[in-house]
Amino acid sequence: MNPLIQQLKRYGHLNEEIEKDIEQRINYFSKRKGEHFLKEGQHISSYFVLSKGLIRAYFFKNGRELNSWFGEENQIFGSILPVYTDKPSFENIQFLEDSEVYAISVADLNDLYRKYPELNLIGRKIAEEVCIVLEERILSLHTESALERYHSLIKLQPNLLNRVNLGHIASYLGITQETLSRIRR
Amino acid sequence: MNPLIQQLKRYGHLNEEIEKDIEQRINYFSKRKGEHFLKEGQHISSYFVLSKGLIRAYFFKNGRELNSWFGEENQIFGSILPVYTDKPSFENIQFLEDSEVYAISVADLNDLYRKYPELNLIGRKIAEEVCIVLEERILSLHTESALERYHSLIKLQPNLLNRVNLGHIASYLGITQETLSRIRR
DNA sequence: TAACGATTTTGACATACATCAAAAAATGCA
DNA sequence: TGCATTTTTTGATGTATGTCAAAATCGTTA
Repeated sequence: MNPLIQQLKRYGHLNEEIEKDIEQRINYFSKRKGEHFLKEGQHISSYFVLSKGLIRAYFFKNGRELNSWFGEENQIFGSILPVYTDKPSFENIQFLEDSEVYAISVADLNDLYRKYPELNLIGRKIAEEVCIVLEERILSLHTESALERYHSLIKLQPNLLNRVNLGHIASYLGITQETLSRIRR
Repeated sequence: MNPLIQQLKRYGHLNEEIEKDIEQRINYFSKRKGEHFLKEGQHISSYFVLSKGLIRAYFFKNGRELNSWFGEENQIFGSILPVYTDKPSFENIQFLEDSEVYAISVADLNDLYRKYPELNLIGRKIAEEVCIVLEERILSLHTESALERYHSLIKLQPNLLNRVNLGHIASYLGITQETLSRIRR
């Protein structure tokens, strides 16, 4: 089954007609490490799933890159701002490994919501789950020390350590690479 | 019109039948400053709106209170964890002024989603809007200094300064009251 | 295996914020 | 108006993390 369809079905039922309609609108990409999926300022965006690979979202602040999240296989994600509003993205999305992507555009998604209102149940569940994830991140940033945030991250995404360098992780945690190196010791 | 219904209508259409059904399930409370609406560990929870008053959500970390958000008039809110999952709340919700509340329980809400699937559109829009708000908070905590976070907060909720003491604001910002006092100077 | 570039660690020092105690100012109430 | 309580500010000092530079380590490829 299409990996994006598979993820959608985790949130609610899809009848055959809807499933076919969605499937026709899903685009497959194969991307090399280092390529971008989305650059800041773009309006167009999508929900997507990686069947293979790794992705990061990052933005610039005072000339330096800050990672906002990492995406691994079989999660559904997208850049929140352009997916949930009509505003352009402030983040860039880049592949950190050679990756295979299944994506559906926001335009198609909105079409589908109009055509099949029952899809809003799945859309609601997804947004609600995103809220939970975001709230955990807020809690971590609000209350934890750098070391605690590090532990929270590797608890949530344990494979990350083997897949990205420490500079990326430090930037996600909001500390410098030097500090991360020291607190890990 | 019922203030909670009014808020719901900002996100999508409600026909008369649904509106009546919802309205019958909305509870009105009048609460005094200092009283609690929700205590940590409780399972039951609700979406609610203040027609008058002010509320804070807070939790304990290492024996001290940390504020997670403030709610003012004519916003729809709830404690994310119990509203969007079946887990108990880790936060407490307390009135900071004498308040008037219109609330609908999660149980009733789920009933309504089942009875009127078209309500999922409104539920989706609300959850999506919550995502946007949470993402801004993450951005602020991730990238801003204490002073910048202070400015972000008063830009977002300018009335708060006249309504709550600086200790509450410092705790929301993740700094001590002494530091807030100093950086304001 | 050598050599190069990328990544990680270490060192010296600077800065932002925390802590604890106390003083000052503001607020509420008798 | 005056007093008690709460809130805010100030001071002295400690700690976590940042900055910049350099050294050490690791991984890749010639």
